[in-house]
Amino acid sequence: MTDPTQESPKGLRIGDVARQAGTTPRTIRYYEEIGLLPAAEAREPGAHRTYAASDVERLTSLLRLKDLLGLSLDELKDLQVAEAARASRRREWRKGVDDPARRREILESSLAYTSRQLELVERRKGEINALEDELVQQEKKVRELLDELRRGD
Amino acid sequence: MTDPTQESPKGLRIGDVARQAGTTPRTIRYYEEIGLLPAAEAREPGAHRTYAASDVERLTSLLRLKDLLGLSLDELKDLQVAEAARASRRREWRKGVDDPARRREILESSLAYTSRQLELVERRKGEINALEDELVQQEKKVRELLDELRRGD
DNA sequence: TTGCTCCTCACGTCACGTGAGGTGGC
DNA sequence: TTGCTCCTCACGTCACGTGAGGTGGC
Repeated sequence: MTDPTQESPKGLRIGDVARQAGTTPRTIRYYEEIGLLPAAEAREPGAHRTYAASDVERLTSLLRLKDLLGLSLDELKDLQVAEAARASRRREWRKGVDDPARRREILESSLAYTSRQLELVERRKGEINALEDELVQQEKKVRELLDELRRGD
Repeated sequence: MTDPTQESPKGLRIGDVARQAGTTPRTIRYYEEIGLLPAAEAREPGAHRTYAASDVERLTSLLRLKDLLGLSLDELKDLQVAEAARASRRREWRKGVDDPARRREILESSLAYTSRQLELVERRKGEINALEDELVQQEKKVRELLDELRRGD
């Protein structure tokens, strides 16, 4: 009856978040344990964890940076992906913060995080392209040898 | 006096190979242990391992596929990187194998391995580009907000 | 001969996987 | 009420890191 893809008033369950982010509940608990994801506020011991859609975005972003850039969880912490990834913060901030100096400060730190991530992405792109070039060269050489064979050497 | 970058008649030492491939001796020993790298032929127990330049190439290739494509060591085994990576084999083969059918067989399997690797590389490129797009979008949005602030909202 | 690198256990670590046994919400 | 998912230990695993104690080649 209830649609599990829809965010209920109680929020998403850990299994839903894991599925949407393409991982497992265990990973989410582990990230919470080491402080990479925030622990649900004021959860009674043994009670279920509840999440919002923004948590899915955050987790997805973390996993992509980890897998595609090969970062360790410690490096992800250093990157403070939080600021750049969490749209919810930005939305909340749009209404709440009135001091222009403070607004600017938040925006510029967000920009710094994003730039740092883009740097890493560009480096990776370069590495991947180098690998691709090498493989294409290999393929070309082998094709030439095959052509020689066909022409009877 | 002796140049360690030059391959002596005795071959390279494990530390040289590790340095050139950007890894550690422990990793090389571990790869040998699980059968990802061939054990040096007929080594007396306790004796030093010796390597050729082609082993450096092979290891470098393995590490790149692992790091850039995020493959596990089991997946690397499945890929049978050996065939595609080891130029030594191909060189050896150039002189030795006379049967055209056999030559062709070797070449085509080599081609298949390379193609499989290229497939994985293309997929990764797509993922990286998607990540890049997203980050660029984020950056653009934040810049626009900053511009608004500067113009006094 | 003196160092440096090598060797083989073997235990530690990171990032989870995988049950074991039990409680809680549709 | 019945399942399914959740909870917390806690041990296992993968891919090495890191000494411990000892031997071997420039």
